[in-house]
Amino acid sequence: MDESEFLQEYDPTAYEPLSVAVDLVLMTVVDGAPAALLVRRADHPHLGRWALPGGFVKPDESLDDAAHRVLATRAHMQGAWVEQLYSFGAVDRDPRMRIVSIAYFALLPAERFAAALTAAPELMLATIAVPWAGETGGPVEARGPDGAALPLAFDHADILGLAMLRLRGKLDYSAVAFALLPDLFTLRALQDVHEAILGTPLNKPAFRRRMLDRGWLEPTGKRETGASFRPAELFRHRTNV
Amino acid sequence: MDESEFLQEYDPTAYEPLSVAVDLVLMTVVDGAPAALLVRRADHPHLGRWALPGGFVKPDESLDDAAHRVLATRAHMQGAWVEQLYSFGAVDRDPRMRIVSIAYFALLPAERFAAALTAAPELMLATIAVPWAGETGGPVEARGPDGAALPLAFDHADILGLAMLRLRGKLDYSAVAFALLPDLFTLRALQDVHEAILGTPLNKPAFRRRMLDRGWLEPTGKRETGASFRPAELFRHRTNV
DNA sequence: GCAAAAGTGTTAATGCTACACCCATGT
DNA sequence: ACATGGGTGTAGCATTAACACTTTTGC
Repeated sequence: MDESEFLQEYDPTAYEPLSVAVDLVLMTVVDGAPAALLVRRADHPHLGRWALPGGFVKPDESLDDAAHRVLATRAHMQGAWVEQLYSFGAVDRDPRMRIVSIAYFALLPAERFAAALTAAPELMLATIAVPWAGETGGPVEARGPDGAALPLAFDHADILGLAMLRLRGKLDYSAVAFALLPDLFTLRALQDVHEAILGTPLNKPAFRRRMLDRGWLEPTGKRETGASFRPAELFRHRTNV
Repeated sequence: MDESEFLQEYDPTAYEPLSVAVDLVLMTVVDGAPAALLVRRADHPHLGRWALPGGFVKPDESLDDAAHRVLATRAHMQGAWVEQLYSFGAVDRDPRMRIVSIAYFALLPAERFAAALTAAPELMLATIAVPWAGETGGPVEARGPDGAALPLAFDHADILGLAMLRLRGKLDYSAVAFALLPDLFTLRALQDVHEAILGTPLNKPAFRRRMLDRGWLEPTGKRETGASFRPAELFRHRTNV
């Protein structure tokens, strides 16, 4: 029996299939605090609770494709930095049936959320409160604009917590911070993003020099407008390194 | 309709399910080089090629449970450091059908492979050759004991490559190196593991002090035996920090 | 005593922190 | 002129890299 004969006789149903979904941790930084996009559940289970935008993976699309589809159709956004985070597969994580969920995070600057939030009333941009420090990790809390805690659906508090931990870890050596900023940004804005994600204040001159020495920033010569004080220089992220 | 009524009427087949598997990158360090356990495929597709030990996830077991089951039944080992690596979900990664694979890595000291290798003739401990440097990543090559390149099945060269990249990244700030060593080990053995994974020589006094200052090592007062020169002190990994 | 590898001390370089200060802009 | 935040210089501290050196064992 050669390979093509084998494939013709092969019976895929011999192995019990599972449902596979992707969940998107779509994050940004607003007013010095990390935030994530949540969807109010309109159905059972966990009706009324807040969930990450997600969807089932179709047989003819890759995991990455599914993540981008969810970004476009559920979150009404595009052009995000998308990166796989972790896969969650506890047997009872969904009461309906067995679902394995591949969590992705997607990063965008805060301005990009405005259109989606007005277009889709079930969406909300929730502030993320991190109750742990350092490397420990664990679930986080989501808060509405009034500061009230939002009840989260399924294991999504854990997924959000892992996303925050990973974001903190990658901040120093990867370009994730730039995905949370517009094309042109000031060093102060970059520092604000770092401080929001790390949850600690940073020393201004040290941060400045570290960023400039790294060679990832391209000075544009342009300056910000509208400030009632000395306008800061605008930088761009240099992608070709 | 309340939640329990909803769940009774819910039809899981409304969403097309996929096959979900785990693949294990079971690694160690032998003679100063990284190595991984491979299985010679006895069936189509990719008959005769070398694959990572893997298996389908059952409906009543978590992803982590499946990884441990594969470790015991396919690799004939146990007690490894097991950690999720990444999920691979390209549509055509398996010619039989759509399979989403959750890759795990599992780490064990080299001595622990001997029994499994004699018990299961389809297994082989292959040396991993890393053709890239630094942060770039990419597929790696597997070589048999004679140095000949082994043809790898599916996308397993990519999975192995990602495992090497992740291992390099985690070496400095996590305890993965100790998972590759027996309970008692010398500082030289620890340095050999680091050098094998990083692929670069390290400065001896600097490495020594860095490790000791970190506080993760517990001196035992015992010394290695059988050396024809000054015996080195044996250390233990301190787990309670 | 000799070879081989363990283990230590000293110095130089580097990077980071903290603080003080100057600069440019709008009101 | 002044308030405000942008931007820079310098000194001190801690961490790391490099080299030379001493110590301990088996043969």
